[in-house]
Amino acid sequence: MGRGKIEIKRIENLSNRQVTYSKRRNGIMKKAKEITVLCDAQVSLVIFASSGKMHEYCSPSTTLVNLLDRYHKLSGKKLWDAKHENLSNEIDRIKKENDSMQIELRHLNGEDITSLNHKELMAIEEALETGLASVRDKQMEYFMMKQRNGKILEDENKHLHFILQEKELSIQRRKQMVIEENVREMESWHHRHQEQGMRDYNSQMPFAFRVQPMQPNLQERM
Amino acid sequence: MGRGKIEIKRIENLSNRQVTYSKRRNGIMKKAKEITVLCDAQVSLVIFASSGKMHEYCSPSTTLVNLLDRYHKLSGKKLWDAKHENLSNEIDRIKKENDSMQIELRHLNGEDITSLNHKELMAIEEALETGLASVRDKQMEYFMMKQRNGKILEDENKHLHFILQEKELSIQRRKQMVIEENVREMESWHHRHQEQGMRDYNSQMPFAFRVQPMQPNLQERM
DNA sequence: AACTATTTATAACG
DNA sequence: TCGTTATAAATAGTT
Repeated sequence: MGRGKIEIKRIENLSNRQVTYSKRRNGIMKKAKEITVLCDAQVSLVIFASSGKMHEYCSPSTTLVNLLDRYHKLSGKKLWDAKHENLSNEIDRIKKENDSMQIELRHLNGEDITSLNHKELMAIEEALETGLASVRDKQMEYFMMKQRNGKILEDENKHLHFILQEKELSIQRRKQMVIEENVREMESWHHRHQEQGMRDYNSQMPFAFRVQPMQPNLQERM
Repeated sequence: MGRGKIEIKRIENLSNRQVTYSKRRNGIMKKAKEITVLCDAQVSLVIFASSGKMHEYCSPSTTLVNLLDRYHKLSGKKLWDAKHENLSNEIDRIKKENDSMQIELRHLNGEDITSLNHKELMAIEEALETGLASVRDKQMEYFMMKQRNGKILEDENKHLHFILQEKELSIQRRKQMVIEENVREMESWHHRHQEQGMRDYNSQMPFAFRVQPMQPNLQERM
């Protein structure tokens, strides 16, 4: 199309080549836009001139990344570099692992077991029993420990009670002794002064020997 | 270009649109190839039809990945990084899911339960018991089914035995009848010829009335 | 860049 | 989808 027909082969003249490049580039871009609009298509067009300059067209309503994603899925070709592939592979691997674990979990929960045969059921049952045994052992361990702790506390408690009681008793004994001594003193004092006819004994007695009121129910509080 | 001029807007008629798409797609492809050769350019062209079908052109001597790499460098736009990040995030997410499932599985197997408190142990125990109950229900179901099948076979077997026995009995009866008739015939024959003093009765009797050896232990074989 | 003779692409139709 | 054809569009060569 033009003044003369041309062979489709590299245009050797640089200037001509550049001109033709420019014209045809515009032509392709226009066509790309047109097919996008006319036919509801999505187009990605990237052109690099031999000079290194780049031009691109991408249908509105989408992005290059988007199109490349679709490309990737449809063609199955590896667009992405090694890193990307590694990531994808890892995702696949983990997903598989995930799925199998999910199935195992469901089986252990007694779900989805309709399709299992007798042998498989037996295996699951055994696993469950083992787990249950372990868990119960553990609980028993806790129980024992708790009980042992309780025993220790109880013993300590008893010991404390005992000590307390001992203390109280000794206090009582001391008080009793004081009282008894008091009484003896009082009696001897009374005996010595029985002819003098005094009324208020207590105020006349030495202070250390007065009778103090005792706590009446310490025993009960133990 | 064509029989009539068209407006550049979506072609509403589906068939027309598809035809135009096909033609124009070829046109663009051709143009892309031509500019590649004529102008020493490098072109990547990816077209998605509205149907979802994809077509692509990529200059020989390069690859889409290569071009996209150059695109990446020249435009500074991130084509992969976002993708990589997404993948990494997904990996993290799945890995977490994986880990928690793994822990759950180990717990259900009675492993790593030392760090669990009483309440957690109780929950696991309950889960195990539920699972065990389900599995045992299922096994019981199988067992019952098997037993039922066994019962059916047993009944059928009994029935067959009964029929067989009946058949054998009737055969026995028929044989007995034959023997008795034979005997009667023989007696009357003997009676009629008792004065003639013959030795070999059997060879002289009509064939149908000879005594046949019977199977001695048919009864045992049932 | 603009022009234009000519080639090429393609819309409409079978 | 394919072929034909009249016509629109693209563009090679020129100015």
